[in-house]
Amino acid sequence: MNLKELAAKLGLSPTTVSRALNGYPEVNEATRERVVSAARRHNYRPNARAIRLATGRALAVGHVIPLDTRSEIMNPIFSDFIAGSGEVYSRNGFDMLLSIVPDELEESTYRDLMSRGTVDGVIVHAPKTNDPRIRTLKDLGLPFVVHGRSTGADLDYNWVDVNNRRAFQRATEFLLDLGHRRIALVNGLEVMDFAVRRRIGHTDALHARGLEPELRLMSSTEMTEVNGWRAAEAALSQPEPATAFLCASMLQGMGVRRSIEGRGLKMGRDISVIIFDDDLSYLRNGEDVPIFTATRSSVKEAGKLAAEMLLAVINQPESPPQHRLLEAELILGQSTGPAPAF
Amino acid sequence: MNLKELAAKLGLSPTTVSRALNGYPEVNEATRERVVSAARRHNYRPNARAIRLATGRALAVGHVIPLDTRSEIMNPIFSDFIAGSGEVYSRNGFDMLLSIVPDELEESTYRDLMSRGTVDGVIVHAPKTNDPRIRTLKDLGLPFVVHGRSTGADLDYNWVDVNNRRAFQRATEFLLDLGHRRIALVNGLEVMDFAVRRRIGHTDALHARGLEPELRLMSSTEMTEVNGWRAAEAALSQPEPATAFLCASMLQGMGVRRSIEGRGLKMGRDISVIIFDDDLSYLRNGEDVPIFTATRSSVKEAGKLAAEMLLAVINQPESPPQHRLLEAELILGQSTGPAPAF
DNA sequence: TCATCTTGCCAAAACGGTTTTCACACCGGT
DNA sequence: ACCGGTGTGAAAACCGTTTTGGCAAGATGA
Repeated sequence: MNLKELAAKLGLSPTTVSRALNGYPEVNEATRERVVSAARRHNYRPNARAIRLATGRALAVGHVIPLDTRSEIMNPIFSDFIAGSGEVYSRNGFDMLLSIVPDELEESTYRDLMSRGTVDGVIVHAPKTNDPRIRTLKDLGLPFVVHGRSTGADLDYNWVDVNNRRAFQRATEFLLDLGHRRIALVNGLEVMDFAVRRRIGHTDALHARGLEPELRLMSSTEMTEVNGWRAAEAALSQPEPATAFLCASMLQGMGVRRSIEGRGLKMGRDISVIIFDDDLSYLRNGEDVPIFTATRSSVKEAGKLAAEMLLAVINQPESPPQHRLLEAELILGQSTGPAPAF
Repeated sequence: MNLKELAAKLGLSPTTVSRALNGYPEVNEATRERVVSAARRHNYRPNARAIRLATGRALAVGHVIPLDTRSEIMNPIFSDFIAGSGEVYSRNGFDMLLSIVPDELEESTYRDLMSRGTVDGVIVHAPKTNDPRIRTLKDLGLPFVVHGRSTGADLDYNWVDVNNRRAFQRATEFLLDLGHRRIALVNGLEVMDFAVRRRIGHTDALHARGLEPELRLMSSTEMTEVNGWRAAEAALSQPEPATAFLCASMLQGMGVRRSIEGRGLKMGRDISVIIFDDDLSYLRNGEDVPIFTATRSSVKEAGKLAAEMLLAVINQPESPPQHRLLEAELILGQSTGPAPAF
């Protein structure tokens, strides 16, 4: 059943039917009723392809997920992020398009999405420092929102981000207050912008107390359990081993815990651990009582906010760049305690 | 730059240009060259919206992810699955559309996708026993492939699945051979079809050795770390505690390990653990040496196969239903050993 | 009373491609 | 000279909407 057929059945022109259904004022209220009920009765759904062509809008937004071809690691936060944003899209009648592309094809993917008109805007995931995508997208004129920020980009752009620097600064201060002096940083890959910010927050806190960050206690890897374990093994087998760990993710934290317990030590008593908790739906940090002390910020919420921002930008392309900085909360779990006396 | 403009620039009709670019035979090879190079030079990309309308194809497939509104848990395997399928789509010029919808809206989502013509087919995720979606999709005539199977559906349909029954049967046999007699099953939610099959595999293996499955050692929950820990706590604090665990996922296995180590026991020596390993990119089971003994089957590979099957079905709608049953491999890790002597 | 607005509707033209139909030139064979 | 096939390209129809530009009838105002 298409518009023309429906119009014929009603003895009206397609124009009037279209207007009636889309709430235009120039149609008699009685007629509108008649049209709406007939549409419902015949189960009429306007063809999305035709609408898109006629209106020149894609009614869709793209999420381009870069896939590092070497590591092949999907960012595990990604599914929660789109769970948050997907809801916003469907509420607004937008489709969510996903492209998983190898790193090096990402720019051409944007160009393609733009010139073929498949999307009205995109979300940029996992920005690196000095990320070239921002420039590209600005030049293309494709509306976009970055999840995170990119240090070094001298342009202004839309973003939603967590205050990563502050979160790690606070976490470090917390450990220092507990008496820890040898704090290992188990960071994410520091090509990623968020990881750099986290390291800065950490070292800032150390400096503020007159301490020098120790390179031997810092690692920067992909945020997996195994890498967390490795980092902990390294930091714990030194002559002056770490007494506390600051981890960029729950998975790394779990790896650190494995290392601690594998040595017959007890997390929270012998060694303290703080993680950054993205509040992933399938990786909850305990239920009633948190397992890990953590700086927490929901990535699903970030997805929701980013999607809302993007839709706003699409509707108001000339509006000035928008920013949203979320603060992570510091929640107390069982994984931290006073530094053991020597 | 659109087709008409390009044609004008070349002094040709839009028809000829279209044909030249789409490889139709009735155009002079010299003309084609001229057209193709001009298209490249002017960076011409056909408008996807127009193509879709003209051809009546959506050039897109949908992945509808049901979101249980109570638990709000995203299935963690999902991101790897689409990493696999996404690659296939983009290689074939298809878009991947994601809808995250509350359980109860799922059917209407399919109806909508179909009647508005936004997709040419869909992948059905996380089938339950007797899943009503299969009937719905058959009736709608929308091509689909199920990731998994649905016991009880008397219709034939396209699916890609792992031999879950066999995997758990083999794992159980392996533990029995090691001398274990009290094996705890830490299963997924048994509304899910795959979980039922796994339980059957497990109990089949027990029966074959003349053993009765013990309900007190079986749990069926969402596959999270915390739930794994809980199940282990329960199974280990019984008067006759379990000596081995069979877990439906890596995360549950990690929870079980936490419980074991929290009791000062050692996994692999005191208590054996086997997991089902989906080979998730961000949850690798160790690197060189697997941490867990596991039945492994790559969910990313399954995504790839499902996508290929779906595209085939879309191109050949009248073909008979296709099936693909993958076998999980049993890999030996450090988490299993002979049952401790009493 | 006549010009001017509203109101409610319609026909036709977009949107940007594909596909079908048709015209024409050229060629070889009779 | 006629005919049929073939290679090449143009013109027109079509996909299913929205949008633009009328237009008749009735209401309003001077």
